[in-house]
Amino acid sequence: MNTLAEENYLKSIYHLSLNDSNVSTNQIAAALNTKAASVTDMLKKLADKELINYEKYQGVTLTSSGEKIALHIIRKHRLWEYFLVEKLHFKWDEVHDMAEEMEHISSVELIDRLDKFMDYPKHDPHGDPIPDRDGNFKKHELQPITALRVNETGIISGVRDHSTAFLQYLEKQQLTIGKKIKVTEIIEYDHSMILEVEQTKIHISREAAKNLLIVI
Amino acid sequence: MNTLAEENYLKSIYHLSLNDSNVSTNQIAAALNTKAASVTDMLKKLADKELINYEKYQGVTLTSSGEKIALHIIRKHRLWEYFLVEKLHFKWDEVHDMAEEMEHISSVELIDRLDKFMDYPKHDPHGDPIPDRDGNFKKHELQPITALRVNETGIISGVRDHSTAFLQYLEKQQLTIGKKIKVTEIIEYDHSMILEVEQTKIHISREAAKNLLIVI
DNA sequence: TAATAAATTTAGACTTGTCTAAAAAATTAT
DNA sequence: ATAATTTTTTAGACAAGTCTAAATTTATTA
Ligand SMILES: [Mn+2]
Ligand SMILES: [Mn+2]
Ligand SMILES: [Mn+2]
Ligand SMILES: [Mn+2]
Repeated sequence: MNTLAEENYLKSIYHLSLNDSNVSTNQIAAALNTKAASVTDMLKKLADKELINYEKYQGVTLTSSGEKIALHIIRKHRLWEYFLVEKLHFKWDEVHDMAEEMEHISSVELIDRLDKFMDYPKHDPHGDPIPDRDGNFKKHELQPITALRVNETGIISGVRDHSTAFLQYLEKQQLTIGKKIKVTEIIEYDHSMILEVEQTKIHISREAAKNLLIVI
Repeated sequence: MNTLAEENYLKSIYHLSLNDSNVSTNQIAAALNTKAASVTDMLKKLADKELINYEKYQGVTLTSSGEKIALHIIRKHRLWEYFLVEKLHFKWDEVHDMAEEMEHISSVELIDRLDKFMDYPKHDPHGDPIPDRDGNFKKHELQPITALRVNETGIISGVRDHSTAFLQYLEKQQLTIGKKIKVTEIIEYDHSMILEVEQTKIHISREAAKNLLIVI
């Protein structure tokens, strides 16, 4: 169907599109750890296949068939991550690299049965939504906890930074998906926050706070 | 580590070695659906990596590190097949192609946890033994049912032909792994056999009988 | 054993995906 | 508005894996 490289490009373009509707060559190169010249080559191939809209120097957007493929890869990635955590008991910071490989397993029937086997989970271990077989998912509105004021509460529902370091840090602080938090103090000086989670107070930097997402 | 192509070559060489200790270029080409010239190119690469013993025109054998890799791929293939049948309820004739892709997922930790999750199965859905993490497995002595005489019994434990057509045929006849069979008659004329399986009589050709394996 | 056939290797080419270096276009700063 | 900088594309090269056609080696047959 599509090559592994093509799938990775489409997925990256999709993720980058969430921030900037038009995605640049350099952004893709940075995301895929490759060089701009290589990206240009691939963009031509993807444009020939009508998976992206591409005009020289103008950046790219996904076509609807390109987006459909990207969402299917993301569906597979997130379902496998869920499997690894819920069935094989990996930690949430250990599963991403394995899922990067598993997302390219091609069988649609396999992924639909995996979905059923796990009872149709709606979110992956990092709180990201899992598209259904038609590519649909409900994007719940997440906000960084920096949006909260003192005494306001929220439920941890996602992360903006998926790095191992950040995920491990959060786990050690008990700041995991589903926990209810309350802001008890915001330090004027550096905008760091003191949170209350299950009766304990936790002090986190503004940097961390920006990457921890909640629903109110 | 090793490329997908290298892994497929090593696996093929391993399987072919079970019949002829020395494996020829043409045998590999036939097994991998490729051309002899391509095989020669790859054999040089594998020999450089000391995964095979290769001398021009003389055929190849696996080195012990080549065999170790091959057995690890086979372990992954068979564990994923078991997963697909036991957990996702695919039929035994549907899983091979999916496992051909999944066997290349690299994480050792993943496959060890999958093994544990399924409670360390010893055989895949086709009766083939699953090597443990060190590559060890017990090869039970299987015989084609043509080795049986009238009134002798055996337990179906494997197949020599893994084709979809044969697997589907066997399933339709209830001739599945674990069933106890008794030979009630051998037809002189064409050496076809009449078997008794769970009180029903089944007539199978010599061709089929040669590919159906039992333990006595 | 010499001729013929079969198996294997070599030579040269092609595709995919990548790279570096240089050229061209677009953006930003003066 | 021109110059300097950044971004993007082009040109040419390379590695992996494959192919066809031709050459070479090995095996078979007469
Ligand atoms: Mn991930
Ligand atoms: Mn995730
Ligand atoms: Mn198989
Ligand atoms: Mn099998």
